[in-house]
Amino acid sequence: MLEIANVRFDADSIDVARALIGVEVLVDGVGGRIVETEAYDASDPASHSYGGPTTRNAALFGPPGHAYVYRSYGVHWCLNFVCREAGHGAGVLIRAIEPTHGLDVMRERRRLIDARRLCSGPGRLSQALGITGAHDRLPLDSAPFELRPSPMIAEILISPRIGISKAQDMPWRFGLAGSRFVSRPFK
DNA sequence: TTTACGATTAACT
DNA sequence: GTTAATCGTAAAG
Repeated sequence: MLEIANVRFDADSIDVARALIGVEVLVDGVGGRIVETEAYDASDPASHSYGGPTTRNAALFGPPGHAYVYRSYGVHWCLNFVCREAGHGAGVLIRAIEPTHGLDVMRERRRLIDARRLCSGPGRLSQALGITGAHDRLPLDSAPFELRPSPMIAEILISPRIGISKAQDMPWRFGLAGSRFVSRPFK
């Protein structure tokens, strides 16, 4: 059994995406509580892993409980957690966190004061935590990563995913109810 | 080698 | 609320 911070990473990406809401993620001690995720799977046309392994998405086909970091729009780094079993190609995109640790470091990296917009979006979050391609394929249960169990029973909201052109109707986006730190409001 | 395309963001009105 | 800029990938030539 592969379990980190009370989350089983050998489960389906949808289950992992739900379970991650409320979990605290830190990178070199900087980070916060996960408030928004999206599930992706190899059978999903919107997923990077759809169509099999390539150089870019290799991490998605590696062991679960590891990071998959990719460049989006050629500009932004985005952080995913690999799940299910090695070789499957399932993952969870971390879309937003509520900053709790290292606010000053994040503000300096982002050149931004407003905590609400500091990590509300996959690209913003990665910039605030200092995530780069160097974090691709790193295990989530050892430095610089640290995952801490959710301190509460999270109330979960569900909606279709954002910013994709395929499989748009699949309700595979999950968020923490009432959080002001999500990238876009839930209906 | 060339080209089309985004799992977005920032800067607008 | 809207729109334009952005450039690493991967697939095609």
